[in-house]
Amino acid sequence: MAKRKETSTNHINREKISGVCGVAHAIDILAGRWKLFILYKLVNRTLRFSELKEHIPNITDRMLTLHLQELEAEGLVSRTVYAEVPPRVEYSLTEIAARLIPVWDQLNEWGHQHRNSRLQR
Amino acid sequence: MAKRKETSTNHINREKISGVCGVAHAIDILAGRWKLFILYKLVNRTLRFSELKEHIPNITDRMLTLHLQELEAEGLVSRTVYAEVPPRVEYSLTEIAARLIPVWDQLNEWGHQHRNSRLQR
DNA sequence: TATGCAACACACAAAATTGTAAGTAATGGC
DNA sequence: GCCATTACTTACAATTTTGTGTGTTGCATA
Repeated sequence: MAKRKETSTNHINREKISGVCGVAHAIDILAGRWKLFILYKLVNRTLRFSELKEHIPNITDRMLTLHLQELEAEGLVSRTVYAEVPPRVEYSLTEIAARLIPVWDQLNEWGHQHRNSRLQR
Repeated sequence: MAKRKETSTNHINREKISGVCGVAHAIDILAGRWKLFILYKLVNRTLRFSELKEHIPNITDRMLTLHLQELEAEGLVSRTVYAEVPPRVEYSLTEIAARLIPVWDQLNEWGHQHRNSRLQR
């Protein structure tokens, strides 16, 4: 999550695969532990750092910060800083992140189907 | 990938999140480095271990084995062993994995859109 | 002057994933 | 007997992700 070693085989494989396949690329940038949770909370509303923290049980400052930074770097979340003390920073979805929402619905249904199918064993 | 420590905070958070959210669950089981590649290669056909290896550049025996085992454990891939020597093992998609395909198409398009939008910076 | 707040940063540790480099088993052909 | 073949396994190392705990900043209020 922090810095990645750009010469590692791992990194090279990652780039090569998600450079070719859109699905792999999408999953790659959505796969952090808390990322979907964060994005989901931001659907249709803007929240500040502390509000996200309240909405997401068990997340720590550090994890929220890291994931928000990556989401911002990937252009999925926009960050607005207000020059106040104590600081106020607001996060919201970008346009391209919002375009994910209809896909989510289907993936969500598939996920539930899959989970249910496993419970029957 | 090997064994996970079931008492770790990480593991508990994973379970809690993907137990509630279908998307998180889906992404969780699809997020291995080579998983999508493997699944993609199996669409509409059955392949044996060595064929998969040929189709997927740079993958190692170990990675292919591990990912196939997880995919099988998640019910996305079915494994058929033929009692021959040298061994022959064939892999194919399960019905629930096949249900992913239409979702892939959309996620794929989103992934490409997102990647292109990044290139313009 | 001391304290609290919000949104981080930093150092470090633990856990999980990925990669590398060896084996291994059973059998048919030489 | 010796070797080649296929689908793995094992031991280990490197990398990446996640978690824990503490420190920082600048201003307002007590």
